[in-house]
Amino acid sequence: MNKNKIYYYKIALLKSSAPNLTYYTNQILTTGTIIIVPLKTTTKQAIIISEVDKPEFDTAKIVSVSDKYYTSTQMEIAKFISEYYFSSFSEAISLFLPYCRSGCPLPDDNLQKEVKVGLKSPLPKNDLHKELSNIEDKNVGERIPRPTLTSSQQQAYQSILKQDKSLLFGVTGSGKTEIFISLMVKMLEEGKSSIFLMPEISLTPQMEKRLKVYFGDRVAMWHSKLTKKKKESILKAIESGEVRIVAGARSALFVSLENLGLIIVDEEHDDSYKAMTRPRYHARDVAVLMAQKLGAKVLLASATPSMSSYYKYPVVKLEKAFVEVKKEYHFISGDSINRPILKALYKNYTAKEQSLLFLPTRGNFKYLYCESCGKTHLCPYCSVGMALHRKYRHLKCHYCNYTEAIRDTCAHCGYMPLKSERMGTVEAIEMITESIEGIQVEQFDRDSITTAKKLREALERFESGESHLLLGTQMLSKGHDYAGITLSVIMGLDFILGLGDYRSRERAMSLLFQIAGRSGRASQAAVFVQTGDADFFKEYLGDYERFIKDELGFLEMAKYPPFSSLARILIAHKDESKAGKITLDTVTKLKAFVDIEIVGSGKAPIERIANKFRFHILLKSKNRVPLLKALHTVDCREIEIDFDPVEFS
DNA sequence: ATACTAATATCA
DNA sequence: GATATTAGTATG
Repeated sequence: MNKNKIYYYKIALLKSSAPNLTYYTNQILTTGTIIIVPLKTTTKQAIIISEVDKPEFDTAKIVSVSDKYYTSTQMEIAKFISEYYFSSFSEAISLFLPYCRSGCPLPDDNLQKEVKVGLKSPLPKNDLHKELSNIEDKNVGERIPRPTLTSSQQQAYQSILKQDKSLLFGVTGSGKTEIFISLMVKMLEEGKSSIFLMPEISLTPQMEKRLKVYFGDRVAMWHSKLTKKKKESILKAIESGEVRIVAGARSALFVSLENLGLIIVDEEHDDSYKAMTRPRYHARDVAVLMAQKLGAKVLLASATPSMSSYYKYPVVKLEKAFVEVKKEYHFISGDSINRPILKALYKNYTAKEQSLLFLPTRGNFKYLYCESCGKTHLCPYCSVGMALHRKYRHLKCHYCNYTEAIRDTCAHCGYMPLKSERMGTVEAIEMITESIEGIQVEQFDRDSITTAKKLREALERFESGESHLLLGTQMLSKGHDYAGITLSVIMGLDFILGLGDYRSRERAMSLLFQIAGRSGRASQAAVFVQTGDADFFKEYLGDYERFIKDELGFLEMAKYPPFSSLARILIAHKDESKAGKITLDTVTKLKAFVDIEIVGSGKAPIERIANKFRFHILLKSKNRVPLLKALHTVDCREIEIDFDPVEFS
């Protein structure tokens, strides 16, 4: 090799939003290799993208080359994420950051390419495989108790094995977990690893226990609250091949496991799979893509599948293993903790039974809705709920800025509409403890359950019977099994319906099914549903699939996803007029694209966050390509693009 | 007029 | 992301 030859490489900085830069070195480097480069006065980690010709400008020399690298598949996925979710390549590849492999830069998928080039690996693939099979020899014999499956579970298991992608549709208690475990056991037997995603790993100690029973040290739980040291030890165990299954939240998807055979996305309908910061990727959708690229199987699962997954993937239905006790549903009106709720809670408390109360997190904005029929007052041009601005005494559509005076009667039934009072968990607990003497309430929300320890303590108090009522927000709907609960109270569904975006019905209905499912094991259970639109919910009780079918019909008619592509642009600026101007300019620019539809634009429902005024633009197109193309032309500096948005506030 | 702070641009 | 640069603001 000519020592004096200089090579130029285009690189992407890690943990940075900077564009790709060019550096030189006298070594031949492969794509994906992690290097250290000087930047301004410091040095940074970066990744080799490609070799380039000598550029016009002066370049700096690469400081050092590490033995860490990203595989070409990881780079491909990062490229997709950066283009589809509008982030820099740097930000996208950084998702993989703590998990990048070390050792020879010879990923499986690069093998042929690199052998052709003539690079020799310090660790031949054969040795690696030998090493892996040694580990299997050691462990497989000792454990792989395997769950016994009922005939319907067995049937579902077989169908999932037959296809690359499946959606497992089964209610709480139908035995989805046994199927997951059986599949992961099968993968281990074939020498393959698995990733198991849950919406919030820190909230599911039950799942951890069950996985440990079957997999012991071969499964690692991964979530953002792990300490740095713990993370490092897990990564080491992954690298050594000891850990073959990683169970975790969104970020666990970016763990680099050798020979990945299966990705499971449990509770796939859950919106927390969508990242709220850049890159704003959807872990479920990226999981499907990743599995496809790696030739792995992907399994989505839920008791309340999302409309899009039901529409897109083959559905495997799992009937409940035991006969479900009929739940007694009571529909009550109102929008606060009123007499019927207190009465039901009191009755259950004095009967020495345990209850659950769900309260949605209410935003800083209110919508006008009718207490009598539960309908939200909609914008005549956008089919979205119009927000109430009490200060200005008017109603406003957040998509198109249409404004009108506050109405004093409901447009649907003529009833006098009511404005909702703000109600949070703390206020609710105060009210209940004042009214029911001796009742111990467990606050179950983000504010009080901040650590795994606090969660455990709260659950222990509840399980021991020390506390009588679990009161909280969304957290209650996620994956827990509360065996003793005989009364569930669900409030605020009207608020969720009233958000008025295209998915509010889906969210409200799945929430009702999820919360009601928490009391599934009880011998007898009552569910109190507070809504002004009881007819809507009544129609689908006990049959979520029928709801999906009807809702898909509606979405097809209204041309919303999965029958179109949707994107949202968010503009935030401390100067309100500047924010408005950027919004207008962007809309004007986008109007030139005839194959996309501007659904609406204007102030965001939450007008101001962190002293910045917020505007948004909602865009739609029949296929995703024209929308992506159009959005790639807009200047990304002062705006944020959210593709496939799930949040509209 | 000067000294500080906050927003902004750029990095090879 | 960190930093050099510029714009913006307070201070005497």
